[in-house]
Amino acid sequence: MSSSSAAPAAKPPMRDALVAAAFQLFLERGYEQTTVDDIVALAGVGRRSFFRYFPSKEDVVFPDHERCLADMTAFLAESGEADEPVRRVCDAARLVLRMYAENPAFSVQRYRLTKKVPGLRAYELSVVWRYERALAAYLRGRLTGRPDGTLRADVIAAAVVAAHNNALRSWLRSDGKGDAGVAVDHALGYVQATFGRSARPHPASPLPEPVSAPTPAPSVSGGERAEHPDDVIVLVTRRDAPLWRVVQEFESTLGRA
Amino acid sequence: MSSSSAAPAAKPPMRDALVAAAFQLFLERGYEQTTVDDIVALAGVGRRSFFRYFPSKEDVVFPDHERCLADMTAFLAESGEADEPVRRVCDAARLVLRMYAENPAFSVQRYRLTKKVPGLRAYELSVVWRYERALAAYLRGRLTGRPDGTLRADVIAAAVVAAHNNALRSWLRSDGKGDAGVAVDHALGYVQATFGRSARPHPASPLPEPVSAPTPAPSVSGGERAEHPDDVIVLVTRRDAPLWRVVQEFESTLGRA
DNA sequence: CTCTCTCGTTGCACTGAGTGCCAAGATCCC
DNA sequence: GGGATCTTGGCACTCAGTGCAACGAGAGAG
Repeated sequence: MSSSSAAPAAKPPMRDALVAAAFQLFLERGYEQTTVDDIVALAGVGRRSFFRYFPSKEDVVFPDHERCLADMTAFLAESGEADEPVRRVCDAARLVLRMYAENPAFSVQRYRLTKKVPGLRAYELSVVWRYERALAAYLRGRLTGRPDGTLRADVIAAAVVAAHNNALRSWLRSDGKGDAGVAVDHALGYVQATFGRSARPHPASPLPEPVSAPTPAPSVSGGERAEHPDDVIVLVTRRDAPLWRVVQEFESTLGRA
Repeated sequence: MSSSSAAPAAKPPMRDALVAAAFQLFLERGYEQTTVDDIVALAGVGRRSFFRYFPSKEDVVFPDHERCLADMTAFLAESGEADEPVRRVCDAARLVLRMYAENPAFSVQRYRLTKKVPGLRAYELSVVWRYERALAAYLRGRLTGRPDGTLRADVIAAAVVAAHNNALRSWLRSDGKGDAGVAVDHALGYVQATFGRSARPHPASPLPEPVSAPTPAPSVSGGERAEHPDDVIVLVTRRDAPLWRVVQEFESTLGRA
């Protein structure tokens, strides 16, 4: 078998070599100042092979979004009726964060690049849009029959993406220092508090346990499943809200169908 | 002065001729099957002039978004402290709708085009993104000092855009039949009910304008700060979340600096 | 009236992304 | 060894977009 020695990876060596060469040139020369011919020359491969692995020059900057999008789609597809939809899409968003957090250095470099190059920003937008549509499609399925089903699905999906990106960008701006998971959890918590309600009928579980925190990780945890009946509901309302509204919120929060 | 006779417009005749020629060819031949040379040949002008009026081939499909974006920016800039921010951005979004509603036939044709051509969808996304950033920038200015100012600004801007687009697209899908204004008002009413609150100390003014929203306004709504000492905080976490995370959420929610 | 200065328009040549086609080499299976 | 198949590379082509310089019409000065 091929030894996992110095070379980058095993499965698609050429692809990774192209990404490495591309980023090296992009960083030292700039994106638009680098031609595809420069990349393939540095990588030592034929120009035609570049476009075999990447449909366009922009794709080489986002080499793993396609896989991540597939993961997210699968994650949403394996969701059951028991899952609370808003929580589910928030968890799906965390998949994207995890991908960024896997390679902080790479992500920060790419962020600097996309911030400067309008063409890359536009490309990133189209990628983000596909994530958002995946979330919205899932939510539409879960909210069919509800009063403003598709409207709410679209708005919630947009809110989740915006919150995720807000936290992600602030993390990237700080050069990947700090815990991205915490920031994203906070941002998604805001969205969840705004739109979410747990489907669990368990009413009484007032406060989380002290927890000796064996897991410093806020449990981003990609493919988690249904086994979280132990949520704690916290709800923000005005004190001047009529009581019936509070009760209504409360009831709908703890799991109407 | 030049008479406003039969011709489309007066100021830039060449620009309009290019738009007309482009759409004629796009509709009968398809976007990607039409080259810039085809357009300029039909319009009877030099190829170089095309790129004088439109930075790229895609721009000819959205000839008036630049102006609309400037209008929106101006509209937001002339806003005073007295305006309720969420209402203001909703009104700003209505400016975009108005532009679409001015030429229903044109808008529907363009919608069909952008729906089919991936490149145009990507371009439209970048345009929409600029609208969203304009809204978010305004909201950030209005929410500075608030607990999660920039987060809330980004999320609200995204929600407004999503709601607007939801209604707009459904109107476009129906060939421009029906009242687009009503649909958008309803969608924006949902957003306003979700995020909005009157900045006025007047407690009893649920919906000032005739937004056509007799909605009971679920107003889930995140946490306001200083001028609302009467909030009740409700927080959603997992039971297995470490306590430090809960405390952190709690503090950041009730607006520490 | 003519010269000139300017501005809008145009043609031309060039770069670079992306594609189709086919040849050359590697691999696998028999 | 002898295909069949897949990957890679090279070549030529289309088309978007840009820089440059020339051309022509209108405005103003003499």
